[in-house]
Amino acid sequence: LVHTGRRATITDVADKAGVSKTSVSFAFNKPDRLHPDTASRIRDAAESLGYRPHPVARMLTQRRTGTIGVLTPQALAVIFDNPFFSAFSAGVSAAAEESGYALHFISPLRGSLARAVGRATVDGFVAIGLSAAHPEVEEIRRSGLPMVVVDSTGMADQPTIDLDDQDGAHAAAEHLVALGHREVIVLGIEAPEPEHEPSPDSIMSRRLAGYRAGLASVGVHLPPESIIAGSATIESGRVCFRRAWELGRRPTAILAMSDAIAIGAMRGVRELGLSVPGDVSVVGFDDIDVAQYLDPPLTTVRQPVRLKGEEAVRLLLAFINGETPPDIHRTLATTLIVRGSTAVPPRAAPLTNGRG
Amino acid sequence: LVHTGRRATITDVADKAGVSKTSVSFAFNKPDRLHPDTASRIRDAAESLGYRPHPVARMLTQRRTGTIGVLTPQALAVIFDNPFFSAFSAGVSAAAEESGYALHFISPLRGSLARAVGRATVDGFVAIGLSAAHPEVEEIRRSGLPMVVVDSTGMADQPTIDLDDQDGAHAAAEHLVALGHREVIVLGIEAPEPEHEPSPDSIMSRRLAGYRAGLASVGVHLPPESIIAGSATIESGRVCFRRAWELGRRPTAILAMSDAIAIGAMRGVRELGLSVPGDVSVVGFDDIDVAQYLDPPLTTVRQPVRLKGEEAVRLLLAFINGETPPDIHRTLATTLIVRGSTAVPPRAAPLTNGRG
DNA sequence: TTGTAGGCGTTATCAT
DNA sequence: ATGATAACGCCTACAA
Repeated sequence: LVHTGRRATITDVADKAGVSKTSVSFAFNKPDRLHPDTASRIRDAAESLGYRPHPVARMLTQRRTGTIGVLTPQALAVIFDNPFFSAFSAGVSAAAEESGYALHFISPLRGSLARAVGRATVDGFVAIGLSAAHPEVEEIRRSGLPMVVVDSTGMADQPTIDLDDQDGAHAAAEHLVALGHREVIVLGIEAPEPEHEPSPDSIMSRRLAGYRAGLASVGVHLPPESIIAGSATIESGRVCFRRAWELGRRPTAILAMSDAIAIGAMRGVRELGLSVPGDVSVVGFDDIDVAQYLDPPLTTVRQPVRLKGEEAVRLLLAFINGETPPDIHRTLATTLIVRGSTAVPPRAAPLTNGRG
Repeated sequence: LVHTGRRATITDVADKAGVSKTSVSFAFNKPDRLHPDTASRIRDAAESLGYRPHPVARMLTQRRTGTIGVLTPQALAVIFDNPFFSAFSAGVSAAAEESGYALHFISPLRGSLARAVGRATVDGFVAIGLSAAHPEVEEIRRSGLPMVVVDSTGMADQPTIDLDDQDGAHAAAEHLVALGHREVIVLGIEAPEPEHEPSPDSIMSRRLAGYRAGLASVGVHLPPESIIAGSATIESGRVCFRRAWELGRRPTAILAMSDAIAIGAMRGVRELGLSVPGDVSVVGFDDIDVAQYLDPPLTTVRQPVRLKGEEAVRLLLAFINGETPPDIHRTLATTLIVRGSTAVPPRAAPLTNGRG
């Protein structure tokens, strides 16, 4: 086993074994077409040279990379902090590994997502949270590679995996009004990239529509001051609840657009000396792993995050394999999971001002 | 903009613009060396053909991929469920993106990690949790690519990022004995791949040594029945605590080797009608995001997970860039974070049998 | 069963 | 300022 500093190539092996490059290639890819003795002689030569086929050269001739790209308009460092994304990635991984594909994560490169896409050696993309209004979508789609879009809208001609956001939000709001709540605030998720015009059909707006519909059934209206948007983090949830309080809101219930936000809100509620759900009920969204282990366990709208990832990859692989699946758009259902963080409002009446 | 079905190549652009391939290449890579008019004519031709340089072909000549590989001996679907890994990935991403590198996740391909490594088009690896005893380490290292190993041991000749596990565990145990605890159990992490011989210097054994040392200072011994190992998940923590209880252990405190395990253990404690920390104190390990938001907030040993990822990538990039950093082995420190899940034991005496 | 030769799409070298 | 030509390392008709 000699290291010359230079990586051994197929030619080196061919020379050492006294055969042609073709035979070396066969020895690795189609051993059946070689005389057993020849094959083993070649393997020996390869071993002694430490030869391994160069993956890039191989990709170039085979015109296939064996990896799928996960595309995100945000920095990876940010989204890996989001348990939602981790669960999604787990689903993507499961389906990808099942089919022998590796994963390549793609985020903006020096400010440009399209540039990163151009550099990526993948057979197709799964894009998460890529808005149709993103300035680079057109350029990205021009890559010509198949792409499945998750949690996005306004891309009718593109394969998509979506969630019935409105339905889930509606169920959450209905649950609260059924318990008797009338003073409700919404802690929402603002678009990650404020410079882009928010899509009129964003996740935020779909969930908001669901909340509104659920509350409207008992005549409850949602004024702008009752809707506070921040990022989908725990800290943001805490801060947003505090902001609502400072704005004079005295809700008996909180509709949070993510579990992380809900956790932060619960924290914020306690910091004011109030209790969950005694004084304030909280409903989350997502049903992340820890939701059921919180104290009290979180009532939340479960979405099949992991399944989202799996379905996206399955759909993508169909395209990569040249198939044309009948259902290009798939919408996954939500489930309201009622746990301990919601209860009837205190004395069936809202907190009055002057208590904080 | 015409789509012929076949992807446009540099030759197509050269023909259309009436120049050589070289000039087209220059137009994209070294525009300065071209007459402005020529450059813009080439760009127009490229645009109209929808041409984009093929990343694989480019990699082949440049002998550089611009991506770093994250290597894990477990299935990605499993580790993405682990918040610890997410935090680590966030650190890796941050450092990688900072330097314009993309991320490629590599897990065993059809049972073989070495096979997956062989297919990966990366400039180097960050391996997480790769034991020196792994049957394929030798083969992996033979790839010739630089590799930084995180959370592993027995790889003296390999660059490593490690944690002072023993010290952190020691601090946790000392904290408990200082509070007066004498009946303590350990909920550990068993090797992910039971078929491989567990390293005598694994994370598990290092932390165990730390726990033992801390308890020994007051003469407390840790019998085998007081050490229950499972996977690093919430559910496993719950189950392992129950198992200890069924084995007759009546601890006043739990040393958990991960926060996930600690969360599960807290759940298990409550299921028996006991309270945390009133009846049983719990100490975790990691200090994941939600730890501080639990009720009670979790006392835990914080490790700089994110920093681990960042440091690993920085070290790796140094090697990729041909440098030879002086410090090949870096050990990061832990911090004991005392929160509400630990308190003095009930009546300063252990629970007696017969109460469960 | 094995070898020859061309192609994959780009960049690098060296001319002009 | 531009071009011709040779790598880069492998795969694969097609030929022998």
